[in-house]
Amino acid sequence: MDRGISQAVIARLPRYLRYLGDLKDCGVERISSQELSKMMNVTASQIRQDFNNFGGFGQQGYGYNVEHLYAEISKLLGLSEKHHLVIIGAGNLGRAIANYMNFERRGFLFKGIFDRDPELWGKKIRDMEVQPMENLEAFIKEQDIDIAVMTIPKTGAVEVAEILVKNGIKAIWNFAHVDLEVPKDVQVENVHLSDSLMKLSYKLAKNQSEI
Amino acid sequence: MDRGISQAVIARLPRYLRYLGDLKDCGVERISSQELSKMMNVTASQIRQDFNNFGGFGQQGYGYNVEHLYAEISKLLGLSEKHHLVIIGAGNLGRAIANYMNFERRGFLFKGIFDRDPELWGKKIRDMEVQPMENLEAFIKEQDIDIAVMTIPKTGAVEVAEILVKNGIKAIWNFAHVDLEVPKDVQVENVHLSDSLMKLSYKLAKNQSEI
DNA sequence: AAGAATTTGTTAAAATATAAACAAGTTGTG
DNA sequence: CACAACTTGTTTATATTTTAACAAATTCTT
Repeated sequence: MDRGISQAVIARLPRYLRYLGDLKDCGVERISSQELSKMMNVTASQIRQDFNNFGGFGQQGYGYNVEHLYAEISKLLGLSEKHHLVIIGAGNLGRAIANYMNFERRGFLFKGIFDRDPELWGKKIRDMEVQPMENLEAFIKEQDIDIAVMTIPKTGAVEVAEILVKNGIKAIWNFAHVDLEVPKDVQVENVHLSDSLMKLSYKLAKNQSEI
Repeated sequence: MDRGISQAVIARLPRYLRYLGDLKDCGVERISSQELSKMMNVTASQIRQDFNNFGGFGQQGYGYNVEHLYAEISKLLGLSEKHHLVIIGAGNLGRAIANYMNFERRGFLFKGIFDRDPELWGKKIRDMEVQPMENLEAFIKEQDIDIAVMTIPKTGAVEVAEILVKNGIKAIWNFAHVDLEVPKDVQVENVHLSDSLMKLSYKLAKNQSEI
């Protein structure tokens, strides 16, 4: 297992991609680490170090070709592949994500949505009927599902994760407020919204106590 | 400005709080850094260092009193204060957050929701009518709003942030996919969902290329 | 009650991440 | 074409974060 590239670097890639995309849209052809550094408010050194983890994308005296760099980072992030994803949990958050079309542009294709609540079965979300959990296992295999999005309460999340793992899911985008334990070849990315809000609350409280 | 406590430490606090809450619910009275370490899969040393940033919460030979530690971390995170929040953007995500009652339990009170789209004005979300953006400025002042949640597209986000800042908002929970520039006494916590999904995608791609 | 077993707070060491410095190559200019 | 201005990749230095180590204090056990 390549422990080579740190989490911190990976976490910065999407932001680079966003800025490069904007530059591309503005018709900018080339950019130096220094210019990018000013735009993004990070050091030019860090930018060069980060990019160099993945290969020499730039050229001395010239800088980086925006289009090329954008394409390379896209590829690194797995965005040149199509991904098939299912959403587990058809509550507000599940529906919000299902309806968030921007992911589709990046190759994340919404293939199905599931819920344990019979009231929701058959209801349409983006032309897709909410299915009972019983269908999940078969569906994953038939539809060649890549990524599972868990938008369910913490209760039951561990159990659902087990089902996902058992059926060969290799990536879980987890919005449930628990830490999932999965084999190490299964990737989990947590989005703990309440943690995020608490961080904000901390900064707010601290800031106010300093006045 | 106390730059004393690092972002990394703060980011870990909500997770500590969650585990301590679970322990409390199970009736556990005391816990040692070593036990917690095993539960949480972090080093005991880190736990002690983290807690000690804020004062001596523990006692040698005894460990930490769960209830007391829980209360202290709650206080640190600003959860002993009530917060009044408005949501800007009544799309799927805005509605999802408005409906997520768990925040209320923590003292984050949902006071109003706004949208620029006239179609949505007057529609009810959790017994609250969606208001036009024009009402925002007055509302913030009248209702003593603490925190603004921005669940709008990147277009217009910068402009809205300016309005918020101008009216004295000191904390923005930002789901718009742009970097906001605000005075440094205004706290911003970004939730860039697509960045998070890309990180997952990266790990997935990397993992598969290693097989 | 005495000694063994815990366990914290804290200091020291190791590991990691960030920033600066610079040689080597590229581009632009007169 | 030669020389100045850039700019990368990489090495070296600095800063930060994490882990280990341990003295001092507390609890448990016999």
